[in-house]
Amino acid sequence: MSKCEQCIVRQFSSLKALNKEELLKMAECKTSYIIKKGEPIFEEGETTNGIFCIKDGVCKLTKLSANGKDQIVKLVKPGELLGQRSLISEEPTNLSAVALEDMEVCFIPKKEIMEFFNENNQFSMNMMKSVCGDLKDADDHMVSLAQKSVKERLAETLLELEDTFGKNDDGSLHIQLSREELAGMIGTATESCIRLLSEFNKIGLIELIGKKIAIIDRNKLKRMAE
Amino acid sequence: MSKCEQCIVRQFSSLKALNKEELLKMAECKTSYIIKKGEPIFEEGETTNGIFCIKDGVCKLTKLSANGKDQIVKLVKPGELLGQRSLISEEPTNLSAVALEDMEVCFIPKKEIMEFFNENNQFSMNMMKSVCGDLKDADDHMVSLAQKSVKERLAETLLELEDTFGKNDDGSLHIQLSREELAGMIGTATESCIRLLSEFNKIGLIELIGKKIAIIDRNKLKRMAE
DNA sequence: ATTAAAATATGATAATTGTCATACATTCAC
DNA sequence: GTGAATGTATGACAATTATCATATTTTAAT
Repeated sequence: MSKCEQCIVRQFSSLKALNKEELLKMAECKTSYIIKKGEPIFEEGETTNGIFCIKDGVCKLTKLSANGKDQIVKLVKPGELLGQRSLISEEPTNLSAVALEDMEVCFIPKKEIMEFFNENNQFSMNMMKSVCGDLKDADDHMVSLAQKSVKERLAETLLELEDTFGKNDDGSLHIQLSREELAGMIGTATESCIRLLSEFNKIGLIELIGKKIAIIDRNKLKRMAE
Repeated sequence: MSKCEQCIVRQFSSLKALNKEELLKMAECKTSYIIKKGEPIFEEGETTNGIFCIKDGVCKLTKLSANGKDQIVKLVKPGELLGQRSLISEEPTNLSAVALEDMEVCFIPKKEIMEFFNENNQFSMNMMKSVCGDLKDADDHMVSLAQKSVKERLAETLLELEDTFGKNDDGSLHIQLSREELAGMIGTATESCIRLLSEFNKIGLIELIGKKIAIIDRNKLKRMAE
């Protein structure tokens, strides 16, 4: 059983408040999983009874809308936690989590998390800050969806993706999303997304390298995002 | 100075976890305000250094978008708290709060709130649950904005407004929003909102009584919202 | 390697939504 | 009470976006 104490990613989440003793307790109760690209970690409506800590790989949080399309609400990366919202609310999850890459995650049962809440005030504060950060992001995202055009949202999203996940040697976005997934992030039809990517390509804002996307003119793209 | 102990609305918020002693402390440090309809409680970018408890009246939380329109992110009613997000994140507010009706609010300084966090675990848990509830609502709202048509969103919003704020004797929605504000909730142009209201009126879903709106056919409206 | 399936791309067209103009009604200040 | 300002309403039109059809390319399975 690997030791949480030596796990680097915990430094990036609320878990960084845990002391040696608590980390030992966590190491004993946790379960590690390998999730293959495309597989779910949990699905909308499930009761998870614990939280997941992402050690490696990125996943998408999606919600199925009435028209059958998956809306991507957030991308989650190594160091972040998953499932806090429903654990704290004591409700089934309102979102599905699906791996965009091969992933390594650890599951920590609800019982231990609740004990940390009760005994470690800094942990509680960290968790609260993290949820508040998500809420701020969600509010910003809402305004963008409500008030910006699809073109503006695409430009904005491409910039965010580069900022958050970086780029490969050839300049293309490191995070690999299908056109359908990208459309699901900006809230539009897949064809509209593809069409706008073509347009951005033609006017030299981006370059399409196969399915990959490279940002060429960051400043123009920024102006386009308003 | 009025006693928080006897204040009914605190029962509806995280504050219900506070004990007698803490309520006395709060009563001593709090400031009460009367806010007139249309006046702000705080504005985007301000640092509030505390939270507000709404005793009476409803307010809107808005965010100004790049195109100059105000997007309404949430309506907040008596019993709810205001400003927790930015207090916990230790950031300026990302939203403005403006009174939709004459309001009575109490301001509780950051210092005392932080002491409650440190000494009262149930209070922390309540606050966390409340923020998590907001996050779930925001996610739902996001999906609705991204995937539903303006018509569907209008239908959905009218139903929510009746459910949350009730109706007057004449059947009209109790909460008074201008067409511009309603448009700001569903994320559309004021004219589009007005046009759809007219259409809903013509086909007997709603009735327009001056500026007020009464829901006539709840079931059809529900089907329209999908 | 060959074929089927899935993803990407593009055109044509329709539906939705925004913008601008204008009219009418209501509210408010004086 | 009168006029200005604001809010509501509607038409005309343009822009945006979705949908359906159909290539083309890429990926996966056998």
